[in-house]
Amino acid sequence: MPDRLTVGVAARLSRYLQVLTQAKKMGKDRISSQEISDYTNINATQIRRDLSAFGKFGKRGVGYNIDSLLGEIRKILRTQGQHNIALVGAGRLGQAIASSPIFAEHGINIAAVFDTDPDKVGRTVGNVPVTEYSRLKETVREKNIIVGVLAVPADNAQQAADDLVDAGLKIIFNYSEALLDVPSDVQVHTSNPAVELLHALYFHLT
Amino acid sequence: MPDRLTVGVAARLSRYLQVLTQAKKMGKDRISSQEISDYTNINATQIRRDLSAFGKFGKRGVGYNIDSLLGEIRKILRTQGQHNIALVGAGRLGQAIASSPIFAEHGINIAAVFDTDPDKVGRTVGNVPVTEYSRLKETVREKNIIVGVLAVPADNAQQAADDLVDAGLKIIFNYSEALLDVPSDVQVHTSNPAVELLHALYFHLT
DNA sequence: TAGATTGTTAATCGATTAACAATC
DNA sequence: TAGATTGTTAATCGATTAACAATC
Repeated sequence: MPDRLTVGVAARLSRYLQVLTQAKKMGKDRISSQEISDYTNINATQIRRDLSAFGKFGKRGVGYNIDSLLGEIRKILRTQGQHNIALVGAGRLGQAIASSPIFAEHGINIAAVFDTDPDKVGRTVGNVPVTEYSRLKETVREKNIIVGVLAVPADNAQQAADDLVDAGLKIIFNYSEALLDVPSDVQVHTSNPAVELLHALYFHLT
Repeated sequence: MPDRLTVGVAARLSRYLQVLTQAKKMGKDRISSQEISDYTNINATQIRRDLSAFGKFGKRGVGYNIDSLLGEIRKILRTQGQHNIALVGAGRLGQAIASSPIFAEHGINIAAVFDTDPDKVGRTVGNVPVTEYSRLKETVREKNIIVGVLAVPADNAQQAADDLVDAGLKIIFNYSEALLDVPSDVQVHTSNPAVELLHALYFHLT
């Protein structure tokens, strides 16, 4: 068992977790490496290899038990607890993110939603009341928030990122198209549907 | 110059395209491999290596001219033309996607938006009128649409995917958390903020 | 000229894949 | 037993990185 996962392994294990979670919701009890491969486009041998580095979780001729594999991967990724995140921006995108069950399914709790628009403050999005943006810093501390998700227009993204950094957050998810300048100890993950699309198109066109 | 790009190279070139597009919007003329690296977390040597496989686009001591590099990468990825995509689902997420400038910036045109809700049909989201879902197949043909984007609840995602496949589409972007079963010649790209978050958290917690 | 940054080489490491014995 | 699928080996390929001469 490796001491610390490589970036690639951690990324793949997270994807297995998502497939297992959904497969369980669909009522399945067990799954083969080939089935996981079909959903993730990760080679089946690679999947078995990734898993067998941590133990013998499968049964030959049968596959993997979904519940037990979920538990094992959560143990490896240490994501068994609850994690609090903050959402900045209660517009359409923010509302869509807050309403999605996908975070809750993985133990991620949207603990606060911020917006500068006074009309939105006090309303709830996805069961969370919108907090005045000016209270960001204190709320992040009070609620033990460790990740900030930016769902604001590109023009406001850098300012919001600066404020999240000022509040002490080290992980920012950026759903705007803006490029963000942050200190080197802060990780920015930018979600970019257009980029993925261009990349998919290349293989379609050639 | 390679005949056909590997998946990795095409993915990275798409990301450079995004950074260059945004840097240009910020008023920059030129950029160094180190700056691109800061925004993408892709190693600077790797970036220079990727680019130099296709020509000598940079100037030593200076960096890369953004306009000319944009043109070169578009040529390599063959994404200079306009591409039409269809959006299924005119709810909050669909509206957020349709309103984002990110697709237009890369020559991707949302040519049609579909929804089953009669109240939404005829309204516009992001300048595109919502079309009755039952007209999906004929519209896909008429408008020469090659990519389908699913912004529907998980419970409807498989049905919508089946209908997109039936209409002849070979690339589907899935913004729901559902797992989709499709024929093997259809590519599904699932966007998964929670998965990325779990993966980012691992490195934060260890 | 001095400083910066590219283009390129060489070495290493991780990902990918085929193949197959083990075994459920 | 027959069929299926894991766990593992071995070979190959691409990604990563450091280093540095070339040159703007």
